[in-house]
Amino acid sequence: MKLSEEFYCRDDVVKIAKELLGKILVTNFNGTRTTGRIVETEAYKGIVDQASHAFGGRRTERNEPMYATTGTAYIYLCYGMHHLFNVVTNKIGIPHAVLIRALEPVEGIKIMLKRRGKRQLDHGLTRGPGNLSKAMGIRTKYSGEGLSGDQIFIMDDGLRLNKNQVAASRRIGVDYAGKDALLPYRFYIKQNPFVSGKKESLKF
DNA sequence: GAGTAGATCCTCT
DNA sequence: GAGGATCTACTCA
Repeated sequence: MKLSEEFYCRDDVVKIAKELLGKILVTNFNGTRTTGRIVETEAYKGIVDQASHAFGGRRTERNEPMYATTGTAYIYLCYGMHHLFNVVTNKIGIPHAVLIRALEPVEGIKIMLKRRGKRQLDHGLTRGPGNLSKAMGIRTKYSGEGLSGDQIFIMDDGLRLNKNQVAASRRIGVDYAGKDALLPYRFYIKQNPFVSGKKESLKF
């Protein structure tokens, strides 16, 4: 079943990021359906988080979806070529977001391979935020879409992870964020080959 | 295996 | 006009 508004509309974005692990991300564009299990996320804690686009209450046309209602997609282009997919959480006006960093492909693998220009399934297909967006067909034009619609949404298929299957570390690629770059806001499923980054992990 | 550079373009200053 | 929540390929060891 689809995740409810109550799931997204909570104060603790870090907890939501952790709970999104193991859920199924579904995209359904032009009747083409692809799905994947979320294996890596990062939390971005709104205006108090230097790594967030909304740090200090920054509000522009680009990050406007972050201030939108809970359960909205925030997608933007990074480094001129990568589309990054975020889930907006909490109430209207509070720009919390969870970045989906990696998926394990489930349905529509052939379509994902075609979108990526690959012939064979390998671990690089949906590993890393830029790659997964491309494989799922996610583009900036979908930024601001609600996750209660039919085009993009997240499902719970009943899978439950043990605590010892989940690891935390500092976030990737946010060295510019000062001490906030050190926060253990990245979560991933241990030993999953689709998780991006290096082997290093940080203990709580 | 580890480190580095280049790709590439929208957004904000 | 500069730089960015990245990825890949290539170098060197």
